[in-house]
Amino acid sequence: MALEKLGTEIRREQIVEAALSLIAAQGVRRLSVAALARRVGLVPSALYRHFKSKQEILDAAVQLVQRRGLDNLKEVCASTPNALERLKLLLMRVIKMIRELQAMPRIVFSEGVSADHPERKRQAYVILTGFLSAIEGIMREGQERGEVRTDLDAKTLAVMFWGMLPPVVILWHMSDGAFDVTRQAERSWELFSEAIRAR
Amino acid sequence: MALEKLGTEIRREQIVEAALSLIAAQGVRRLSVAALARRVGLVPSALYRHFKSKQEILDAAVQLVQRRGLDNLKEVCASTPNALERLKLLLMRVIKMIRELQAMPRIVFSEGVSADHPERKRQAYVILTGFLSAIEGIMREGQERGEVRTDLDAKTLAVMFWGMLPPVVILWHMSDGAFDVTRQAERSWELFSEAIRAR
DNA sequence: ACCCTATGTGAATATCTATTCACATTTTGC
DNA sequence: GCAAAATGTGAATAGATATTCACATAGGGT
Repeated sequence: MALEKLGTEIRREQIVEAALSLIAAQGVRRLSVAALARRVGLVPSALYRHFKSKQEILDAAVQLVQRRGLDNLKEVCASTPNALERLKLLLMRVIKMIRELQAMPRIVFSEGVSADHPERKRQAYVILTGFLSAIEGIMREGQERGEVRTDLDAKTLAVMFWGMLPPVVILWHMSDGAFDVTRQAERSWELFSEAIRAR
Repeated sequence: MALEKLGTEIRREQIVEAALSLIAAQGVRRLSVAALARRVGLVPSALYRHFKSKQEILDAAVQLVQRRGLDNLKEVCASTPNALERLKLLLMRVIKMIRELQAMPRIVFSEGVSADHPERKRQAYVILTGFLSAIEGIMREGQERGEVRTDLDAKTLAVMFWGMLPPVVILWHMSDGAFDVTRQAERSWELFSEAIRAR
């Protein structure tokens, strides 16, 4: 018996937060409606009052993570016009986010969320390429402003910038948080920024 | 009814190859004993004559992938003493492997295989860090031979080298093979090698 | 206060999956 | 050739999971 009845807005939030929390602890694969309900303090069937299906819950969790990612991007671009500064800030923001919102890496890398359904996969691809386009935009601006080398392909650079994250994320997870993501990110950034800085 | 009875060695091979094939097509999560059996041309219960459990089949598949990865590493180190040459060869080898053995990226990134079981996760970590150590070793040799800058941390470089792969892999998968992994890998390598080459 | 809607419950259901088990058949070794 | 072992089958089982459904209750609006 739930302690009280709550409106659907509040419950939906609780459910999504519970999902993120459980995903962080156990991964997407082991996320069950039963565990979710327990976490929120309801019975499993109650969740269907607020979401049509388990997949809808997952979708909502993905969107939340995505929104936070985009927020980071916006804040970073608003804080400085310098391309390299932006990129560094963004990198550090994302690293921070990985540490705090631990479900994020699991969601991003999980095939349970997107990769086994054509439409969702396409959507995820659109989101990812959108992110890469934004990075690419920063690179181009940097090139126009004389901050970034112009003899390098901005798109390639965007992908490489992104490439600083997965190894860090994976090692962090596999080592149960023992791997020093911040240091690795900083060092990677140093080398990368030195390599792409205009001369 | 199977066309013929085959010894366990042959069947085991067939089953593991079937696993890799299905994982490539559908991912680890959707790999079922029933689909595996169908693929091999047996009934599901027959698989238990050759493997104790589904997890054992998965473990065997992981080991196969791993072995091929190590083979690549050995061959590369045997083919040239030059560190940067080795690394480039290795990168291209892995890219080739990704294209041919499509199950590999799915296995590597899947939490269905390792991340939700402490012992397996640790094992995967040991394997991964072993791979990174080998790369690190190549970097150090390169530094000793005057091929690679000595002012950079070999460990960091190893992780960054590895970082060239995941974005490529992910984009390749999400775009259903449309993303040009080879070109991205080559460009990444050019920038990376230029950045770390001794001056 | 009353009625309707929103929310929660508990039981049932359907589906899927991995695995066991008893029987059948083929293969191997003596 | 015979017996034992290896391999394959089909039915059954157990477990887990997502979801539906009918009933109950709380909350909000009139």
